Amino acid sequence: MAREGGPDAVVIREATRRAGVSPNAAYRHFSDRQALVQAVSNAALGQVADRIEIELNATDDAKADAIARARAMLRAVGNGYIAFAREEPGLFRVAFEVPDNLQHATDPAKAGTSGLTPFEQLSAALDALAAAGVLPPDRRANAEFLAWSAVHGLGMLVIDGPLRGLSAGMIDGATERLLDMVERGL
Amino acid sequence: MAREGGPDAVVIREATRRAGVSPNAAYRHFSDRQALVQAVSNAALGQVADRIEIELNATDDAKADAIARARAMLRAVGNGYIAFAREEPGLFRVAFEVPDNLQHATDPAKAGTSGLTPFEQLSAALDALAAAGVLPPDRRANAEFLAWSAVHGLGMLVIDGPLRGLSAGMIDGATERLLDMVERGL
DNA sequence: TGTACATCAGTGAACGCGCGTTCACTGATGTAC
DNA sequence: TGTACATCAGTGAACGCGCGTTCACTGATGTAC
Repeated sequence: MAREGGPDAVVIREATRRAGVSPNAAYRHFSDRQALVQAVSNAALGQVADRIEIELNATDDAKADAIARARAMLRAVGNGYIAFAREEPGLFRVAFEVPDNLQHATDPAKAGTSGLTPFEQLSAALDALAAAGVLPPDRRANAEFLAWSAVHGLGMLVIDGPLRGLSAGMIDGATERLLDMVERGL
Repeated sequence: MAREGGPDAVVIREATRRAGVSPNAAYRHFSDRQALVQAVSNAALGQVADRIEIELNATDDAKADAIARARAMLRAVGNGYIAFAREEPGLFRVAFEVPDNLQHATDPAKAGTSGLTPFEQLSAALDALAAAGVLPPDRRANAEFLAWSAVHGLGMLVIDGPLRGLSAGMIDGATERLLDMVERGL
């Protein structure tokens, strides 16, 4: 349901219907609707992390120096994030439009197989850039917010907002250039 | 209603209730609910443009060269956009989460007093940067999408998403640094 | 200047829908003694 | 090995809510002749 319609589509009655069970049975498992949505949101966040991990694993660590590796990490995180938004817009919205501030894994469902949440994956990439010496400490601080804003904005504009009409090729191009901008700008 | 609750809160029955009129009277003015929401969305977009104009007018044109003026324009657009998101989160969401792709002013309601929509204000700032020679033509193309993504993402994360908890001071700081990143990165 | 008529913003009642949530209850399964 | 009891996922019926939308109709206002 989240996949098909985003946060608003996650409703108790339809959920129980699909589970082949009476509506009130849901209250054995979730205290109210909000609790259900939160659980779905956490699971969606975990899927974002998994998608990012695919990109991270696809980067070719072996033959590059620390700087190139760190740059590739950051790009992988951004590409995975945008890819997820495009592939699963409903889940993407559920992951990020639900009132649960903590981006760290209080609930293990929020993390990918590596045990990191998307926010932590981004932090790790920025740490790598800092460790490699390309990102000075004063710019490293809270750099998550900046990189995150960029990819989140593109994702939102493209799946839900005024850039909905853009062709896949245009979005690919915009993604590359956006990541260039972030890399250069940070 | 949009101000208080975003797109979902724009409903016919409540609108007619506030207008002191019976529910079906709305159909004299809007063909259906979607048409009402669209009209509200257009009006909200015009308000965004007005808010950006405030920032643009506050920039001090006189004593700067063309490059500094163009840079100030771009920052003003970004600052106005983020300011509006923070001041009117409900209207902000209505402005950008409603299915009307065209960001140009087919409906004059979408523009500010200058006659430009927010998208066109951004384009004008980027044109100024290009004209001043700081933004090479190949980077100018579609640069709207990149700058827009950055500020849109920060706005969304801060009003609706996981960065909701950030203090005003933190958001101020993130905004400045985000605009730095965009300026440098573009 | 007066009159027939169109226009148009509104009324009042009703429809069906899907939702969240509560109530009292059941029937299978596990568990302590 | 058998029995009393707790646990727990489910049922079935019902509630009230707010919504979008349609129907036939009204009463004031403008307008052509």
